[in-house]
Amino acid sequence: MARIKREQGREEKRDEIVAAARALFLEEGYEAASINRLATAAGVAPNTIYWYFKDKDDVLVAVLDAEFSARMGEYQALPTMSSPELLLWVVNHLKQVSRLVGTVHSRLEQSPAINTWHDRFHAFSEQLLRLELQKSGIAPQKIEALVKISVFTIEGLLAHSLSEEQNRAICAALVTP
Amino acid sequence: MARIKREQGREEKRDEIVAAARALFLEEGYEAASINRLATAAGVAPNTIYWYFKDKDDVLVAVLDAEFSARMGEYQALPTMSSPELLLWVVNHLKQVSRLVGTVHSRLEQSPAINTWHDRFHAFSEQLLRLELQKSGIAPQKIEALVKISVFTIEGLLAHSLSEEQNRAICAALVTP
DNA sequence: GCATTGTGTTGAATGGCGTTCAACAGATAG
DNA sequence: CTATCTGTTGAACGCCATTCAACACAATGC
Repeated sequence: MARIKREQGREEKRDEIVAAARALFLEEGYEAASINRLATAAGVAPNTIYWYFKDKDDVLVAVLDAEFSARMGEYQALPTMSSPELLLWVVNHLKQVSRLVGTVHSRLEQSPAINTWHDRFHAFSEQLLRLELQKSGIAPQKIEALVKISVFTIEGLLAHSLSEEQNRAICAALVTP
Repeated sequence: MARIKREQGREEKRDEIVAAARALFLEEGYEAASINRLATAAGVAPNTIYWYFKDKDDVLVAVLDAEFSARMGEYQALPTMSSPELLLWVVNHLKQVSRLVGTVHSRLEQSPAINTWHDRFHAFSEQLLRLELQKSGIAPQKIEALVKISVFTIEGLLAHSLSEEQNRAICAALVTP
């Protein structure tokens, strides 16, 4: 029927809110960014948010999805590099959104939606890492453990920010045992 | 002077609140455990909490301090074991309070008090780990990186709960490169 | 052209949160 | 006996996420 012929499509407006949310969540953090402030930033009334999203966590999931799509593009366009370099690239890029990473982990318990997003993201990232480690010629029986260790280390590097040197040394130590 | 001669000393009552808070924080998590519920559990009015503590984070710090003292006793009474066994012991023991661990990380940004507690705890744990790795005969120039990797891995194992087998394999892979 | 329906927006209210404040009790001290 | 210090409390404050009823208006069927 195509009834939607309004001056601004539903998706566009939703995306505007997501963009405002992304900026706010990164600037001040998820908890500090209230629905009130988010609504003001997006130029709507607070309850309008709930026309487009189920709740605040649903907004976060939308931000995460958008961010994920954007970053995956950059990742695929990457030149071939050694494993430590690649790890470091991932760390440095994720660092720009480390607040989102922390938020996801802190809301795992309370929000089923965030939880499933997190599970999916981990499965995906670990598969990428597994392939990378196989290319590096790591002993196959150690790969699974090393995948987990690498993921945890990346998360640790994001949560507790260290110097660039330390990051480099740690990434190098990871894949050259 | 010794003016304090009341039926219940200040410290004892404070400890009661800390005990109630510990139980509540572990059962339902820090965010879900409201001051109202905590007060009810401790048998006082909500605002009485603020006579003994600066704010809710201050209660958390008190719980962490108490927990730390208790667990350090057990740690020192431990028989000598191999490094992987020791790591696994630490992981399994911290798992019982993993909710507190998660809470600390999620409140690092918002609470300076939690932040300094966290820094102190990390410095302490890393020193313990450093000594352990030196005993294991790890190459000295790799120790610092390995200390960080180990800490991050322990945190990862606590946050994303895996099977006992996986935990064992990962701890083994950590200290036997 | 007109009433109906679905889509979007809003002001006002709800219940809960952490926290503060002023008032009050009772034990201690001079 | 009075004054002070230590605790305790009911009531309030401002903020939060979320809900509800009312309202606008474009798209549709007649």
